Amino acid sequence: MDIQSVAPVLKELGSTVRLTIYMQVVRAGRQGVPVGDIQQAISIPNSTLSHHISGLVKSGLISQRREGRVLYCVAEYQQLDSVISFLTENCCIDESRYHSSN
Amino acid sequence: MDIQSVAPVLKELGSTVRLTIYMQVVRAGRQGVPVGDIQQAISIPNSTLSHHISGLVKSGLISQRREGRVLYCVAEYQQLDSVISFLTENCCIDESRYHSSN
DNA sequence: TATATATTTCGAATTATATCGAAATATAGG
DNA sequence: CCTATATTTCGATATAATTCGAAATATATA
Repeated sequence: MDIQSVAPVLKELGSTVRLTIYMQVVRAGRQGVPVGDIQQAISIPNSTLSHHISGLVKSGLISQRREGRVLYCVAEYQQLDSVISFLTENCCIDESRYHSSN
Repeated sequence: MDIQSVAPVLKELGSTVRLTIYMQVVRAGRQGVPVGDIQQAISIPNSTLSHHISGLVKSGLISQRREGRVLYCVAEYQQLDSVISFLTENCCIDESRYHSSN
């Protein structure tokens, strides 16, 4: 991953509404959680919720699976994993250099 | 950290410009990097750069230290650390549950 | 096919971000 | 005190994000 691909993912998570949604999806595990359940949990209008969810899907953080009338949101864990790896590899302090030199 | 404090930090990093700035500051280590050096590296107008930097400061990701006419930007590593910890603790899969049940 | 449920798309209004030139502030050195 | 350097603040514009009601789509079931 590079800056160009990491930043949009961070931006998606940089909203309390979407971070809340994402966490609920993660907690649901591999079976996912229906859009309707999310709507009940955070009580915002369907259209607003749908907009946020499509952003999460577009960023690769979650995917969707339809079962009849119900759309399940499923966490794509490796996407956040990749972002976290990028951050730890590129944005974390080099402890040895930090504590020794100067 | 909770959702309300983590989201704004993620939002700050969710811009390619600011993520680039932040990475340069991190690379500079404990001495930090002058605003002017960042400006030379990414060549955007002073006023635009200043706006982005103040966002990073406000979010706690960096701090500033003045030496004469030069303002150094210094990474506040523990802020990103806290965010990463929050994400790994709250947004990562419970592997045991994922692989076993069902 | 008619009706109910689940969710998205559309369209429009509001709010927030990003951007930049110009003017202002702060500091240093002559 | 004057000039140069470093950086911010101001003010205005452009672009993007958020929000929501209403209409549309998709699926299920009677």
